[in-house]
Amino acid sequence: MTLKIYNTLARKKQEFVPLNPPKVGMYVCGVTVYDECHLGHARAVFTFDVIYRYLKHRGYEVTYVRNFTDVDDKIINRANQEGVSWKVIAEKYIAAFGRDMGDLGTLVPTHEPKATEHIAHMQKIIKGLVEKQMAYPIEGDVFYSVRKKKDYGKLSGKKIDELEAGARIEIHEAKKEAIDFALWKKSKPDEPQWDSPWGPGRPGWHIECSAMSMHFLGSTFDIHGGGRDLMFPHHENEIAQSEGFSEKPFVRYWIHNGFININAEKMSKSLGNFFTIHELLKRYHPEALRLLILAAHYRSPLDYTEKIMEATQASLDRWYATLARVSTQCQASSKSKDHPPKDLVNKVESLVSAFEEAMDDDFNTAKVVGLLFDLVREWNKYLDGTTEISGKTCQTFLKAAQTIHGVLGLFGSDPQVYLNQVKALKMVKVTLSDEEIQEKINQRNSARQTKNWALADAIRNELASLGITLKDNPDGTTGWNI
RNA sequence: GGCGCGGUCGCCAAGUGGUAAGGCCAGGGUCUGCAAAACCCUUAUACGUCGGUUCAAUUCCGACCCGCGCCUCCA
Repeated sequence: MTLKIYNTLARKKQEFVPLNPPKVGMYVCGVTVYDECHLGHARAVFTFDVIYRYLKHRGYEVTYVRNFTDVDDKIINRANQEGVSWKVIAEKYIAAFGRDMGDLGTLVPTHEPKATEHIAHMQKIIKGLVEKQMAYPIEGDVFYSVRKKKDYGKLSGKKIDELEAGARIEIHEAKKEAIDFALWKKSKPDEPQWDSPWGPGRPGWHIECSAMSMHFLGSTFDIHGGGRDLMFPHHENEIAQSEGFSEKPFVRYWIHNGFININAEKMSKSLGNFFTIHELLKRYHPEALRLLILAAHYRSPLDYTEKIMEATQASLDRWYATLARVSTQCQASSKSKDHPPKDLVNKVESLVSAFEEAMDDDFNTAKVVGLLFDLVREWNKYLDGTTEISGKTCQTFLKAAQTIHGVLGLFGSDPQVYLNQVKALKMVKVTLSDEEIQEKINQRNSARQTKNWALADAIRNELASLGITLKDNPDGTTGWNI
C-alpha cells in the first residue's frame, strides 16, 4: 500500500516518497494576523491537520511548520485605522487564532514561527540573491529579478511573457521589469522597520516563508501546503527565491486545498462574504464544521449554505446516536452468544484497512465518511433486532472508530458528551430553564394519567412553540430535546 | 485574452471502461392515547449537450454549452 498525493507541481497524483524517511518535513502557509479567521481558513487548517495526522498514523515522523505573517501592509493599515501599534494588532489576532484552533480541536504544529522572528535569515537570503545578481536593490527596495530564474512559472503554469502581457500588474517605476517582486521594502518612518544593508525597511511578503521553511526543514523538504490562491504568485515566488538562493530543489510535493464558496462565489475578506470561525462555533459543534469540510475532497470547491450546514450537523448527530447505542449495548453484553450478520462483521473487521485505502488515495476523507455511515445503517438494523450484541464485533468497531478519530478528528468523541454539547448550543435560543421545562412536563404527565389528552397536548404544543420537543418513553417517563 | 478546475438523484457529495458509495430532505412503515424522537424500507430511466474510440463509456478522445478559480491582497 502506497500513499498517493496530488502534487500541484506535477499536476497529477504521485507516490509519496519522503526525502529522509521516516522523517517528513511539512510547511503550511498560515495566516496574516490582521483580522478574525473565517471558514475558509478553517478549511485549510483542517485539511493540513488531517494530512499531518495521517502521515503520523502512517508511521512518519513529521515536522509540521505553520507560520504567522505578523508584518504586512494589511496589519499596518488595520493598526492605523484603530490608532494602535501594528504589534498590538498582530498579537491580538495571533491570540484569536490560537483560541479558534483550540475550539476547533486541531493539533498544534511542531513549530509556529512568526515572520518577525526571522528577519535576519530573510536578509541573509536576500543578500545571497543580490550577490548572485538574481536580485537588485534600488533606492532602499530590493527586487527579485524574475527572468534570472529559468524555470519561473513551473508551479502555476505561467509564462513570463504572458504575465508581462497582462495589464493587471502595476508598474513600479523602480522595478526593472513589471513581473519582478519585492524582497525588501523601504519603510516609511512610522512603519515597522529593521536595519538592513539597503536601509531601514521590512520584508516583502514571500521571503518570510522561504526563510522560515528552510530554517526549520532545510533547503529541500517534502511537503508545502496552502490554499489554491497562494499558488500564484506567493508559492511561485517562494520557489524562485529559495531555489535561486540554495540552488537546490525547494519542495517535493505541493498541496493546495480548494476554496469555500458562498452562493457559488469565493468566500474572501475582500468580498466581505465570510463567516468567522468564532461566530460559526456559537451555532454549530466544532466537529460538525470539521465534517462539513472533510465530507468533500480537499481539492474540490465547497459550497457553504445554512442548509448544508444543518444537514451536516444532522448527520453527525445521527452518527453519535448510533455510536451511543453500540457502546451501551456492547458494555452490557460481553458474554453474549448472539452473532451479528456476516456482512456487518466483515465491514467492521475491514474498516481500518478500508479507511487507510481511502486515505492513501490523496486523502479521500469523503470516501471515509461514506464508509462510516454505511456502517451506521448496518448497526441500527442489527441493533433493532437484539439487545445483546457480540462483544467482539462492537469492540472492534469502537476501536476502529477511535483510530479514525485519531486521524480525522471525527466520529470518536464520547457520544454523550457530544450530544450534550450540541444540546447546549441549541439551548441558547430557549428561554425556559431546565426546571421550568420539567415543571411543564410534570403537569402534562398528571393530565396524561387522567387521560386528559386535550390538556396534555396543549402543554406539549406550548413547549413545541418554544422549540422544545417531548418524547414519551415506554417506561412512563418523558424526555425532552430541542 | 492566458492558464486551470468542475458540471453525478430535490439539495450536498464519493466513484468506476462493463449497468453508480454515503448524507440531508421527501414518501411509506414500526413504535405511540395521538404525537415526537428513534429506527427500518423506498426513490426499478441521477452521471451537462453532441459526436468519436470500444464488444461495452457516466468513466477515454474531440467539439460545444454552462459555472467557477487564478493571472492583484486573499486559506
